[in-house]
Amino acid sequence: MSKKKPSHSRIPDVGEGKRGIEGHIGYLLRQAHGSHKIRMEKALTEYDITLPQFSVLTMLDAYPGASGADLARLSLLTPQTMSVIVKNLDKADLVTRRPHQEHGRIQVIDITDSGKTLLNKCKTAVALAEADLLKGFTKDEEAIIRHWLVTTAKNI
Amino acid sequence: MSKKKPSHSRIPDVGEGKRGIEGHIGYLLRQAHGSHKIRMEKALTEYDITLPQFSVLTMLDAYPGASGADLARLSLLTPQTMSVIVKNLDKADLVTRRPHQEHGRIQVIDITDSGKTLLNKCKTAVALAEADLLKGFTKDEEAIIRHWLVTTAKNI
DNA sequence: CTTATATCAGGTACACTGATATTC
DNA sequence: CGAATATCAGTGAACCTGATATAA
Repeated sequence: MSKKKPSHSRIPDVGEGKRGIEGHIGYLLRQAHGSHKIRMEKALTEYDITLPQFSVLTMLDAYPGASGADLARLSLLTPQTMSVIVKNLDKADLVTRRPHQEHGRIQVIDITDSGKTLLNKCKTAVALAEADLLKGFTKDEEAIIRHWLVTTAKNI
Repeated sequence: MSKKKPSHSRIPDVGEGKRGIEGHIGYLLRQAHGSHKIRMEKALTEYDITLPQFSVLTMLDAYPGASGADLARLSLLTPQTMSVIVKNLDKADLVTRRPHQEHGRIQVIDITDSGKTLLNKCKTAVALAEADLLKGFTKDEEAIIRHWLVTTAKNI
């Protein structure tokens, strides 16, 4: 997946320019995410699971019994979109839904055993790509990067 | 668009946990991108343009006459997907396509005048969101963040 | 009445794989 | 021939807005 650039193309690589679109921090964020997204999808192909689905399974593993609205907020998606994702996960028997005890309208969502099994396999497959993200950076630099990411994520 | 969390939710905010999914740098990258994506889309709503379309227009402004394959590589998308995006831009009279001089198969894509006009409006609308990304960070920190983003983007 | 939740309905841009045609 | 480009065809998950229903 190196997507080598042919000889007749004059388009510079990411980070080569400082005044064009490469200088835009938003563009760099978009590129970095796109690149990581591709690596993640490659790692997940054999497990027949999409990145949003993997993300939701990971969230449900960390926060069992979350509601659809919770997951939508976590994922920065609308409740309708999350409803579709959860429905697809439910269809694949990776999660279960049951009504909340006190709050009758809330659906309590949990990851199933087969969901957990699949999630662990996926986590292993994805671990390498995750580790690569911080390779070659010091702890101090990592702290700055993490701080920036969290700040950017919160700034809605 | 603050998406306030209701009282009965026990889900922590981004960056509050260090051992759960919040500790994953890949998760933080995803959240940061998702958050920025939402801000960009809000800024672009009144101009009837999607983020991929805005991205392609920006690229064509920086690299006039790029081919669909060029744009696909730049955007980390397949040529087929880029073909659809360019087709939609063409339909809206924001870009033009003409065959390449020597390479008969290549389509030379250019941004139109109305495309440039729209792009400039969008850039103004988006500038605020872009500026917010680095607010509160020093030049040294910005350099580290940029270096990390470029490294992550290139690592395919 | 207001807020939160969930879901149906409808729509579309996006993104993929696979196949085909053309050109260098 | 292979490599690069473009596009048609088909599919589908994801994403949206709007409307509806239920419940705290």
